[in-house]
Amino acid sequence: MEVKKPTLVLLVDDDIDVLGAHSRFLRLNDIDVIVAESSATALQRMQESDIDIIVTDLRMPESNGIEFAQQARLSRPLIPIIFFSGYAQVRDIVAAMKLGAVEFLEKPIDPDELLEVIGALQKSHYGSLSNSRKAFDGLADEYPLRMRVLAYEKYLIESAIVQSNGQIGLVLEALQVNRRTLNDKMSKLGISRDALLGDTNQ
Amino acid sequence: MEVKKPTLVLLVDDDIDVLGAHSRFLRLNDIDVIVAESSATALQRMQESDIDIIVTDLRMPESNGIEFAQQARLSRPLIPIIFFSGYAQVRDIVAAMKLGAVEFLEKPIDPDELLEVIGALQKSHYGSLSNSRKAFDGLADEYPLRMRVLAYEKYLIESAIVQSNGQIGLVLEALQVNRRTLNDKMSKLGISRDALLGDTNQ
DNA sequence: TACTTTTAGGCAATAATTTGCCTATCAATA
DNA sequence: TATTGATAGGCAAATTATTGCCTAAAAGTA
Repeated sequence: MEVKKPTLVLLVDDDIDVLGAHSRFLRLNDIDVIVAESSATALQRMQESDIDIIVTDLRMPESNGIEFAQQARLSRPLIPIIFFSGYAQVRDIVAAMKLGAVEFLEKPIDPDELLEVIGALQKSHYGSLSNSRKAFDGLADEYPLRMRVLAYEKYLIESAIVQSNGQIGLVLEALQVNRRTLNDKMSKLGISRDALLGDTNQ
Repeated sequence: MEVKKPTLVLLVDDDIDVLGAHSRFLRLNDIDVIVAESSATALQRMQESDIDIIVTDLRMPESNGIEFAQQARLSRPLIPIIFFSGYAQVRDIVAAMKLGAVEFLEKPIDPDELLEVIGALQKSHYGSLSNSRKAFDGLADEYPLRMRVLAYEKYLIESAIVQSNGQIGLVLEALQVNRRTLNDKMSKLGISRDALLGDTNQ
């Protein structure tokens, strides 16, 4: 298929060993990693680089993962965040999930599990979708409601198409939408199945 | 403001004692309660009555609370669900929250805490905006496109109302939408201006 | 090649949404 | 009390969306 920009993960933990081990593992699996040993550093890294996914420890010395996530969300409202922690309290997990965490992993992290979660995110939210995602994610407040809703709908449809690897039958099932309706929406929203799948003949 | 229909809670647990104690307590606090001792019964009750909030145990003999919630969501995609459980596994809590649970309480339930959560939900239909946000952001992949788009639209409108501090004129300007259209959408999506602003005269 | 599967557009009936116009309520105030 | 401003609902016309039925092109397969 097409050449994709690799996923860039921001890994945050105060434990250098954890950072080292997991970042090595992720890089071996073709995932770019930027590490940060504190939430302050992490926020700075977010300014410098276009992070796709945040993976952060819940418990850190200075500010905890929840506070960091809240800060991070200010600049990137919908960025996927994966939390991990050992001995987490129920209220911590609930707080993390309420913040819209994508996943909450128990420490010690199973590298394969982490990879799997990231892989699922790549498929569903990112990859070739980054443009579309930005289209609705970043669509500023001043845009009309209708436009913003349509941008989101476009993003959802594009996500489903990429996830289904272009098989429209699966998309119809996933979105539970009439085939005729989907075709009309795609045409109206300017969604091209071929372009999404990186068709080189486009 | 206007007279509201009292909140109707569906309380689900296989333990009759729990049902009795908590339903009594809630009723003492002016909250209508329908109880169900199994998920099958609960689903039936949902057909019979217009439930506002579901409060369910995570662990039950036949089907567990997650499965029940999934079933319930089929007919009421955005209904607020509060889970409770003792000795919950991290993965259970995460699964519950991913389903869009409003809250996850530990057993034994502190009645005041439950009351507080329900009170917060009464104030704003889906709880705080963050919950509404969850309703669209976290609305799992398996939900129909239509529902997910509506959830997002609801979130946008609620955000705009809160941002404008309830002044509909400002909302109309911000969303660039026809006044009549906004009113219709609010009514259809179950958005209450008063509730969003925490109107205490309800 | 012939057959099947997948995808997609044309068209029309039906359903839903949008919107302007009118009215009504409520609160604040002259 | 009368008036004004903000909010909402009823209604109906105009517009748009949905969907089933039909056809057809393209890709894959026997």
